[in-house]
Amino acid sequence: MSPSLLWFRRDLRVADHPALAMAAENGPVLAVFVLDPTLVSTSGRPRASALRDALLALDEAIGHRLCVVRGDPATEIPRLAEAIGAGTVVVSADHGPYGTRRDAAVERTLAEAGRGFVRVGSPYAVTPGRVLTANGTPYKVFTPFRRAWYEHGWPAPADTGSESAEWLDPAEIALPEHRPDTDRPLRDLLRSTLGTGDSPLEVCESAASAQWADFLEHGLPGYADDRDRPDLDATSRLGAQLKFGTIHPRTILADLAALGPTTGLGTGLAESRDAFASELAWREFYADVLHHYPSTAGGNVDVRWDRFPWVSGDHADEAFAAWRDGRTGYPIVDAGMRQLLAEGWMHNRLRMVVASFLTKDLRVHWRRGARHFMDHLVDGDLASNQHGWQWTAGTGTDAAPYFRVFNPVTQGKRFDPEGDYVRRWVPELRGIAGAAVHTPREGGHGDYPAPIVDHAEARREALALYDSVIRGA
DNA sequence: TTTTGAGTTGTTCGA
DNA sequence: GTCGAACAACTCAAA
Repeated sequence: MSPSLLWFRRDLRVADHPALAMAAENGPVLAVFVLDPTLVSTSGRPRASALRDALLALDEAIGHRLCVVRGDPATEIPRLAEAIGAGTVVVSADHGPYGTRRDAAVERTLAEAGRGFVRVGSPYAVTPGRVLTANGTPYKVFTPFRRAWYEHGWPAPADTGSESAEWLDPAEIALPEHRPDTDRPLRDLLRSTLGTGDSPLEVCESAASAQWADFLEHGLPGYADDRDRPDLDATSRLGAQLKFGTIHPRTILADLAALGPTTGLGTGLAESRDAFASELAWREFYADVLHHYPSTAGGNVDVRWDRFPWVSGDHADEAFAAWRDGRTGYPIVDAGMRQLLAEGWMHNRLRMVVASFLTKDLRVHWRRGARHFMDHLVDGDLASNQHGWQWTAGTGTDAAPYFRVFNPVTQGKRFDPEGDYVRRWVPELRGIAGAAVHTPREGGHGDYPAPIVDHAEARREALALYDSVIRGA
């Protein structure tokens, strides 16, 4: 049997891996990861560090047989395939705009040499493009998508393709006879390409499994009640693991289903299970939207917004810098932005609050905020990030009603009721007890910077401008 | 084809 | 302090 080449991308695990199973079934396998300069340069330090560690862990998990090369995949993959005489290159499908183009180019080059390119599985429970309305058109509204997505269903982890799909023993994967030598130790290559900094989160298959098991036992029961509370540790933080594929959403959904029928669960747990599954559905929805409309990675879903008067010039630069550095004068916004810079992560509630503030209060283009998030989030995912921003900005799927403008003070008081979260990230406010921390100047703490905009006034202006966009004025 | 129901995550105002 | 109504009109999805 001729060897095949397994090209890892966003599927850095061994368990429940249909592409790996298929490759291994057909003979010797060379496992490859390509450090693509185009992707590395847009990754941001936290994700680069996480990728480095995930690759080291994957290499160890497959008996130090991972072949990592640096370069353009359109050159490197065909070159390696030729070096080992691979008949086929196997991948988990990628549906992003860049990945789709890249894979098409690789597939063409391979075909010219008579080699196959096979896509098996994807990083989603339901492959983007599979869930369609009765008319055969993509969904543009989340709720109907979620219903159809549930009804579509997904394979259980155990039947993802073949007998050997589950818990494949990496030691049993044969290597091709002429395995290309890598020119230097993997750790050095990864550190020189992806940096030496600490990753904000341990991203690898074993950490992902442990993290999910821990959340399932301890976090899920309170999820419905506490998930919006940034002062508590009430979310799963699995985003980064899903982004790199160190755990597959199918695995998570199977464990949720295994909790049993809703009637057997307490109402709290049943509600929490639905809420958590919904978050996965959002991830799949946005991947589906991006798959169907690749231009929305940078352009407005609702093109009427193309004429919205975002601010520009020095004024925009100053407003953006104040937002980015966490000195807007609104404690909950400043706390969130500082957490992002310090931790490479921000609570989802605050992602909405700060995104609303940048786009509605400061009227800076959502794309600029989205870029900043991608530069700093360890879990930064193009589809979820760009569409989450568009949702908040009002330019996206199911455009926000014009009246939905987050009030940063109200949001702070509601979701950080004791003020603990603000004090954790804004040390200069630690002298203020309780929820008063959300309105420092009311308590005579005049040393905290004044709000850079008056929210009530900014809200009125944003609503008026929204009106002009919708009416085409 | 037409009709109908609904749309993650909010805020403000007035009773 | 709490609660319900108002905030518009449109698009989407399904019957």
